[in-house]
Amino acid sequence: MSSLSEQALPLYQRVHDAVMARIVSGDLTPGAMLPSEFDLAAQYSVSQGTARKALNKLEQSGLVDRHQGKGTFVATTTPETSLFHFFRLRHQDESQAIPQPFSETIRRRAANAKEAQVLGLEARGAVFEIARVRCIKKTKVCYETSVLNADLFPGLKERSPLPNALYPLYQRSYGVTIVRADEQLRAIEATSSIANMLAVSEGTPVLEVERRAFDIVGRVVELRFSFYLTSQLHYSVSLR
Amino acid sequence: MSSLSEQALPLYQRVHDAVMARIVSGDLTPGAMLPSEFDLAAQYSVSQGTARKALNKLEQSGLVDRHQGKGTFVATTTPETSLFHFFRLRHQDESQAIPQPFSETIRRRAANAKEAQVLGLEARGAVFEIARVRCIKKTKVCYETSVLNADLFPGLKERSPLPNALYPLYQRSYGVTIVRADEQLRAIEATSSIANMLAVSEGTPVLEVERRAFDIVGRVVELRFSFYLTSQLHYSVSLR
DNA sequence: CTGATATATTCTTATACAAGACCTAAAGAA
DNA sequence: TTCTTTAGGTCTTGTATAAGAATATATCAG
Repeated sequence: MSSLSEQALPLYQRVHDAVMARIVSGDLTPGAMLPSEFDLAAQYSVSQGTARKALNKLEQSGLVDRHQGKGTFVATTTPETSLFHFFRLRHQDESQAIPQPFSETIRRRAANAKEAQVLGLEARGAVFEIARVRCIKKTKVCYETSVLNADLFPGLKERSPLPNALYPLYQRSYGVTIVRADEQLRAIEATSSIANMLAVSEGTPVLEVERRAFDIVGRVVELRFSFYLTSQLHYSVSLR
Repeated sequence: MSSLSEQALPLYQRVHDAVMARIVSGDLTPGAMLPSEFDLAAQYSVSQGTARKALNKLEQSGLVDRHQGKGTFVATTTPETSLFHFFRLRHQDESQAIPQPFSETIRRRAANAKEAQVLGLEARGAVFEIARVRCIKKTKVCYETSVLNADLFPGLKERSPLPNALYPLYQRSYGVTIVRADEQLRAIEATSSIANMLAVSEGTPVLEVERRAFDIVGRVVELRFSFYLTSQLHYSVSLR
């Protein structure tokens, strides 16, 4: 019997919060099976239907996957899912464009004012900066820098070269699951440094994407700037 | 007692489908109150809990709004909601940027091959093309063209000048509710015609947004091209 | 190896009661 | 009288529970 002390909230909400806390704390890791509806009901002294409602709510928020006859499992954001969700680059036929790593540098440094504010760090807190140039069919199409709270990703620098998709790495190796990303998009002229990186002439139109990536508890864990060449590709989003 | 003939489907699913059909057909219009859980249960000879599950499912898909003590209502996509959802232009402080109409032309013409394919028309079917230039604080920031199936929007040309937000017009005057939009974004150089429209020099970087807008039954109802100047503004999206 | 069977899981349906919103009419004050 | 307040009733959705059906998987006999 666990603590469900918070009064005034509906029972199913308290069970929901309790289970969510276990997931967030890392007690239940991605892929792990949750207690069955009946077990959960017994643990928290509620009916199976109430436990069920709590689990349904977790499923709706995407935190768990449920399968009749099998059980309920902490959601594993598979590489595929993650790619499809946060890799928005597409070919003209809408098939997914997956840029391959070309160069990569990882630095540990102090956060600037904006980074500290966005990532919720104290002024000049330690961050990792990942800078990468990426290619499609030998052509450079993307330059991007990701800035992370260094405390959340110990030893990141030693893992170089990093995998193509970073979010599965965040999840598997650091227990940080990205569930949402807010982005600001602009069309800008390539600065001299960006033009150099991408081997185009200065002033070429470039799609700039400024991204804040959120984990399940709503923290911003990554601030990323991407610069795409979109003559053969486009950035695809869906509003609903 | 209505027809719930489709066998093999769960009861709540059949009720859900039946109510959805009434909404899609226009029998229940936005803002209208649905039968109560008990009435619905009686109509379809199921329990209140089953009718409830059907209504909950409709609520989850955003088709209806529910309020304890008041009732269930067909969702009204208010101008505000619509603006916040499909108007993605923001100022640097993330406050919403609402461009004001500057010029507008509406033409009725034959669809080109791409438009016919995207909108599901026969070759050279009739479409309306709405072309608009829009301003923020006297500065032109946006040129956009919307192409619509002319059959779905009779008399549209006579409604000029159109309101700033088109989707509420589609809904209120034509019963077409936009629920989703897929977009392709690119950074391009302003062509001479676009440069002229926006009063910038040819070659200026412009954010091109190609949008397909879907209604509740999944038809593409609008094909829109927008061209934004993003030196002072940005396009904001959220992936989740 | 195959097929029946047992078991554990989620899913469906139903019922009862609680809580919120709203209307109406009675009671009271100006 | 006229207006305001309040209490009650009624209609609505929300919460909690229970029992049986459907589905997946392991077990075991043949």
